Amino acid sequence: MDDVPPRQPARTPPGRDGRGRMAADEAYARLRDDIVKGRLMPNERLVEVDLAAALGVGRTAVRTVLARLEQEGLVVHEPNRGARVRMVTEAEALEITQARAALEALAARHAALHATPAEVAFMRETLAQMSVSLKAGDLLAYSDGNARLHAKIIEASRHQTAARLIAGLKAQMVRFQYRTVLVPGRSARSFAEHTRIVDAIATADADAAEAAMRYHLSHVADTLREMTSARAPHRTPVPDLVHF
Amino acid sequence: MDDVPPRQPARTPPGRDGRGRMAADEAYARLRDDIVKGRLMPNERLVEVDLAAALGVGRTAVRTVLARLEQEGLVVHEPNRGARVRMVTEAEALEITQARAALEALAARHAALHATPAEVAFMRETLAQMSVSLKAGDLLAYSDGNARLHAKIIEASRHQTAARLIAGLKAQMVRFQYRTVLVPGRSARSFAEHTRIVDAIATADADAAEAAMRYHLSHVADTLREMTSARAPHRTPVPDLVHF
DNA sequence: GCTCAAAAAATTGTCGACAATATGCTCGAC
DNA sequence: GTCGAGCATATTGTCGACAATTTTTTGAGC
Repeated sequence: MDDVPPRQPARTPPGRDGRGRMAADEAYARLRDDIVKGRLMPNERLVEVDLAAALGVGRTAVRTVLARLEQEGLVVHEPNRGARVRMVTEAEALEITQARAALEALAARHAALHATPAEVAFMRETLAQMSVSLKAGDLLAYSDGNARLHAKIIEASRHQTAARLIAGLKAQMVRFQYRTVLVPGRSARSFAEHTRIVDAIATADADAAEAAMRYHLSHVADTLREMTSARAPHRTPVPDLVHF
Repeated sequence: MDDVPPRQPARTPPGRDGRGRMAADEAYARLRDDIVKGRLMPNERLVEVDLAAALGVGRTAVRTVLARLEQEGLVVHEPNRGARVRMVTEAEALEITQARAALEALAARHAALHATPAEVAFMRETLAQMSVSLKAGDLLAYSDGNARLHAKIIEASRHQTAARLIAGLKAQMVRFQYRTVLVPGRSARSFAEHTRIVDAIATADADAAEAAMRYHLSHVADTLREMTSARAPHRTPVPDLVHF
């Protein structure tokens, strides 16, 4: 349990990096990315001095970074016992998805109220691309379009608070991705649901947009719940795309 | 602008406080309370060395505390320019309320699914107390009961994620409290709405509970929106109770 | 008297060192 | 052989000092 690679030799020269950028911010971005992208495993211990060496900053900076990440919900920190990458249980993942759904429904409502014609056009275009990907059976591309569409809706909502909260929830979920795309017939229904959402936004029908998003996301949550409860105690073979 | 009281002489003896409690956590709780309870004004500068002296800890601890509070959305921090108490605009307050509403609706749904008989009994009791307060015209007591009821619903939901997010949003709002109670007839309708919510929870009707909470909170948000837009540029004379 | 540049002060960013605490290990008792 | 007490190690918590940056003040020139 102690065969850690002999500590990478400080990827940045101790002074500073590219430009006047602060060391702590750089370290924060790097460590956050390492967690979110899965390079650090859940429950893995985060020893301050090791991180300091690896990130090329002092221990104080690391400490600040860890405090931020803890508040963000990406690491847990027991007093005098150090920090670990937070382990998100399946039950928690479901909760996070539900909370995200509630906030995305809010975002859809506000998108209907505030979306510009250009934004609506972008949504329709993305929808068209998704349709192509779907017919071609390219589920990866479909999921990409899916993500772009949801991101655009959030942007169009002009709702900073919802956007901020959703982003935070998303970060905690990256490790937990289910292959709802693979549920038979799910993608086709998903596409229809997305079309309804965009239609509602295009016609500035706030109630319809919120309802359509809620309807869509309730299906996603249901699928997720079935998957987690139906699946036996053994772990998922290959975690894959979450398909909102 | 520099007539700060001459710096209180470290309320805690430098060593430690009551028991093995950590200095940083104590400092965090204290400073957070100072912000949330309004003892520190919005936009007020938070100079690290001053806080360190006032809280009886070193500057490093203060720095960690500020990082946490920034992530929590209670302070803003510009690089090399220090931290300030975050100023929440009226538009932001409305956004926060909307997000909170979306999450409380989710909580109500889950409360309907998970509330114990004891919790339902507590809700009914609280409702009865609110009725008494309402008839007596004691809006302060009514608002207290209101807060207790909402807290109980969130607790009964067993939804950690929603609870966490709502708590965070609430903290940012403490300074921004409107007197929706004073809107004529609002309280009576509010009471009816609350009754419907509890009824739905008691009968384990998740859809009804969520819908009732959504209906209730949409009225709150509407009232809030009217108040902020209708009011002239001059500030509210007396910020008062938010009335969910 | 006003403007702008340079020095001075204030404040933040960073680091290494020391103290406090938890963890792991050794070794004797049974 | 197992258990527990005491010691050694590893790691975190805290602090003060120095460097870097921003803000304020000073003062010379017009």
